[in-house]
Amino acid sequence: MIPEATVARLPVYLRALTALADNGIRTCSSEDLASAAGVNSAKLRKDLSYLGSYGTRGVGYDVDYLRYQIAREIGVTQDWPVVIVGIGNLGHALANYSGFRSRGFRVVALLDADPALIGQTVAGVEVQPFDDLEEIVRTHDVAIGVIATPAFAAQDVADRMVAMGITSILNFAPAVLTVPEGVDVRKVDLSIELQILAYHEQRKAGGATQGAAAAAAATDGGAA
Amino acid sequence: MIPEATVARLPVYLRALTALADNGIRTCSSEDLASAAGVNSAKLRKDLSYLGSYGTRGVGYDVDYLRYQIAREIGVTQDWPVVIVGIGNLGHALANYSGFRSRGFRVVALLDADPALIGQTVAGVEVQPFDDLEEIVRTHDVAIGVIATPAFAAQDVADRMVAMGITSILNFAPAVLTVPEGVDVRKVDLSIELQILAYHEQRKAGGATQGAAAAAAATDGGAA
DNA sequence: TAGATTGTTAATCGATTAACAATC
DNA sequence: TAGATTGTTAATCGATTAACAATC
Repeated sequence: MIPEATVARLPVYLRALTALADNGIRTCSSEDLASAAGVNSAKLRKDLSYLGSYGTRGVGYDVDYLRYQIAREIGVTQDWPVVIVGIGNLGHALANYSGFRSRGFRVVALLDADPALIGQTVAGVEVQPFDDLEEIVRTHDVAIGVIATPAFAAQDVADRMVAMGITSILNFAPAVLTVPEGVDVRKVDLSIELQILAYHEQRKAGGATQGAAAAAAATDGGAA
Repeated sequence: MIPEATVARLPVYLRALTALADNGIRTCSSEDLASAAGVNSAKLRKDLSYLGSYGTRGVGYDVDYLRYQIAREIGVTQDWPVVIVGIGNLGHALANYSGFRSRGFRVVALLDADPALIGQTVAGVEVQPFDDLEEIVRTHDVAIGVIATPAFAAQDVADRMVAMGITSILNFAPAVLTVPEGVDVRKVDLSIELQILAYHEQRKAGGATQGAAAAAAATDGGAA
């Protein structure tokens, strides 16, 4: 079993290797790759050691070979059909995101509950009614669903996805989803990321001479 | 010092408390709040213990009081001016995202390098040239920047942001950013999240009777 | 007082890192 | 052989969890 923290870094290594390959680099050391991926080389070697021994001592790694091995380990040598539910601003952006297609994901359908959106074409795909979910999942053997609806609709959508056989969900709605054992949910929450930054920013502000935090803290703090 | 893992969960607790308050709930136990936030109650109590003792033994937590304490700890009782650079599909979605405003963040400017976009209005804000960054950061005391550009432009944008005094960056571009000590970067990478799901999906596929992974694995695997 | 629930302790688990033997 | 670099070991660090004493 590969540790979860390692799994989360494999796509980063994959991207870094692709960037190296695009620059015509055929071989790299763990130091090179680590720096391209923004981690330290001990961690990189430890991570790669879970996959096998794909390097050569004294030499380094063959970029293409390692890239293939990591892609195979992640599972992106095959194509993954994906369905996106909720075609608001974010759904639009996701449908148009070229990084999906280029990394082994294929958006096979865009669904929305709003009749006004049905029939519109987004990123070359026609928006369909949410009720088509079952047929689409069956037809395309969809295993991964993306939720980009408002928070209030997210649990319903997740329930329906699970009922149709989807076992991996990427959730952009700001809601905690309850799903049965065996279904994976990953959550991307834009405002949570900003709040984490705000927390650290607030703590920096003490010594800063600029930035809103310093100004606001001075106003709030009293003792300033 | 509050552990980083705890900091990352505080916004989740904050959201759960807001949901409870919206439902008219005034008091909750650690068990109630933990389940609303999707964590176990031991972890929740441990997390809250880093902030202070805001509960009452035998009774639980006052929802509004705890909510305020967490908001104060995170720093979202004050307003954070934010600038978004890169007004493509994702930048549009971010500019329109109501979750920012409602959680203490105010988008004070939208910037793009593309002259064709300048002057357009997105979410009620006019898109300005990227070169206006300095003036905007100075005028609004911006401490947090959001990068939603293509990967190739991200490092340049980050460098300029740092030079202007921005010390927290939320990066949506699929690129590793190098920044000086003291600058925080958080990264949201849509395709990495999908790849992590694909990894786990691939491993489930063995026993599954449906899903693309099962089909593809059977085709690939040989031994099937 | 009895029941409920917090805040904290201590044990466990998982992740990171430096150092280095193995080996190209 | 000498230099370089991997893959692995072991120590350290941080996060999670169960259990329970404190106390409302």
